[in-house]
Amino acid sequence: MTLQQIRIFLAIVDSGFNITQAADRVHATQPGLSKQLKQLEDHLGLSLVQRKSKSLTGLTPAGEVLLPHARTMVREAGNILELARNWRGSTHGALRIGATHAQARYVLPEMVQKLRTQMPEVSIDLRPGEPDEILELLRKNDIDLAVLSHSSDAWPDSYVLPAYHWRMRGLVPIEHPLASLQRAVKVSDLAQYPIVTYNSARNPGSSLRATFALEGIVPDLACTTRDADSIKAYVKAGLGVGVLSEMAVEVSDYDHLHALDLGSLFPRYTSFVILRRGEVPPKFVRSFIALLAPHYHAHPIALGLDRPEVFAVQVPDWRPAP
Amino acid sequence: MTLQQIRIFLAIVDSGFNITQAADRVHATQPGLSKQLKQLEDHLGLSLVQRKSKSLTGLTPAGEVLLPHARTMVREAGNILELARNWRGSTHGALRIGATHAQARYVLPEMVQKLRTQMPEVSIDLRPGEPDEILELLRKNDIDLAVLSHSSDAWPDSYVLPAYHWRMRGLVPIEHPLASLQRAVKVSDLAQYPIVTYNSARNPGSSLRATFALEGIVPDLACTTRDADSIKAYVKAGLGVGVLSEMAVEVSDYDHLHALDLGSLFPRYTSFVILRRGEVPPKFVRSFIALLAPHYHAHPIALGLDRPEVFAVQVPDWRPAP
DNA sequence: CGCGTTTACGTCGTTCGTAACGATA
DNA sequence: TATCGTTACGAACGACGTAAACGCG
Repeated sequence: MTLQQIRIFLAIVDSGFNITQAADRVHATQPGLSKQLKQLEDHLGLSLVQRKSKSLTGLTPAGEVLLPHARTMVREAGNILELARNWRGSTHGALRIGATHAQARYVLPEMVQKLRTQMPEVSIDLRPGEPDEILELLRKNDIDLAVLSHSSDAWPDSYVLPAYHWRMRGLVPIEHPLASLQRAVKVSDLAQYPIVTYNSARNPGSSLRATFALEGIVPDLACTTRDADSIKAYVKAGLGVGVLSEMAVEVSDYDHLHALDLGSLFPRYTSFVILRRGEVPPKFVRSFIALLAPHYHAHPIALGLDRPEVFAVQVPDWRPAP
Repeated sequence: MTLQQIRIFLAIVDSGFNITQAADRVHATQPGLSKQLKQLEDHLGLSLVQRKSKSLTGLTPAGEVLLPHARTMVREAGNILELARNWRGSTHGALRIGATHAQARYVLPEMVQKLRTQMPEVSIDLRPGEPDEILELLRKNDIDLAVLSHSSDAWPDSYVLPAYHWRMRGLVPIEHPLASLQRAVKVSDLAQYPIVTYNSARNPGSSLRATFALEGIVPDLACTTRDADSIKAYVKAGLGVGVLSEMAVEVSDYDHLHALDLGSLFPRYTSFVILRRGEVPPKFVRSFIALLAPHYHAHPIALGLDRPEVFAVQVPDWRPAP
């Protein structure tokens, strides 16, 4: 039994049992893979894949049983290589980040900039998307880490690190009555105006609806959109009061807009970094996490990841870049 | 990087950095290993072992870091082979059991007999010993499973399955006054006589001392010994009241001895089966466990062992063979 | 026929064994 | 000088690529 044979087995499984396709995935020829698979099978004394005359249709029950062990085996092989790379201090490669729009647009630029300063050889591949798309990319090993604004439902083998807490803020034109309010904003104040916020607020379980419901009010959603840039534009156009994440509020916005503290009205949210569990991340991934969530600096994200518990660290609040 | 290279690396580590010795462990020649280790090292781009001119002294820090990953890698390789063997239903091999004397002498004979009936090709290698010796054998992969009468301090990577609960019993000659006692035995009854029991009772924290201490009594240990056979002999010789595990009481003893129920006086003990965590045991090991602790019949001892929790099963009380 | 797998065959690389050398106590 | 690791060299095996055959839709 060879490590290579196991790799080939997994490549075939992951290519949907198409040996030809699996062949270029491992940069080899199709007959080679065919033969190696066969050799593995008779070494083990059983067939791993179902064969319908001359095409592979799926795993045999035995293959199903062996698959996870094969996976951790090649995963560890990868970890060994990765750790060796890290040890030598190599900082080459491409950092592939999956992130929601809010993260990619408002949070990550600062970190990306800093990382590039630290490690100029690292190229950064940023992939915005919806949380479930991003998690799927992460699962398929198409990205190195995910940055999401909510915990979402990460699958069992993900590795979830809380990065920072954040709050919702209100946004109104500077001449708006709420801008000159001398006391803390209340729900009843907001309810006077149409609301401009994220699409997710239409969701019956959204925290915005919940907050309003506490006062027995149904919010007047003037307009909802996917990204904070649009929200700002509509607020500027006078459509109503914007409700968006504090990360999205930039200094340049204060030229035309006034930000309201809604911290006491809405719950505290948390942004997360998500990794594949059990996989040693490349050095630049660890460096990136150190920038985004420095409170893990002393924690063993680096090595092993064997212990899945979320570390008992103090997660900081969001802090805008200076 | 080859699976074989990793195996060789581990063999060298496990032979105390003696390549010559490692060579026969993997049934190969010494120069071969030397070369493979070197190849692995320059493939990884770092040295794994400390070299003092021309002898190996220990691991480098990098080697230290990689070692656990190397271990799980070859462990999974072994698991794959083992699962394949199981799948083919192979029941060959030697079942190596480490057990305390009480287990080996009174409990296991029945199970061994049944296993041999089921799987005549399996040869059984029974190794009696002290709990810590046995656990060490288990750790070093010199036995397949351990059967102990107490939980003891299994090391972190052991896999502990409670097998059955048991009680202490008293043993007296048939003509002894306690034999004709018409009520339940009390500590004060026992205290009337010298006690014959296990060496462990001399231990200040022993449950026998604790039980007596509740009544403010210090037991008169007439004689302590390592195995129950000796206890019986001394009881027959009239040295005192025997206190021993119920498994040690056999029907043939009733010719000359009378057994006392001490269930309410002493705590409930538990016997355990201990395995190496993360390792798929051979089929005959699983069959053996099924005989010794049938309550695990539906539980996935067989596969993976990835989830280390002790299953929430009802552990039965000890039941003598019919 | 196109698609995909298997079989056949040749070559190159790699592993592993034997033998000799080197270094250390 | 005994012990252990490294180097040198050769043989054999095995992996992998090319080419061709085979089955199925």
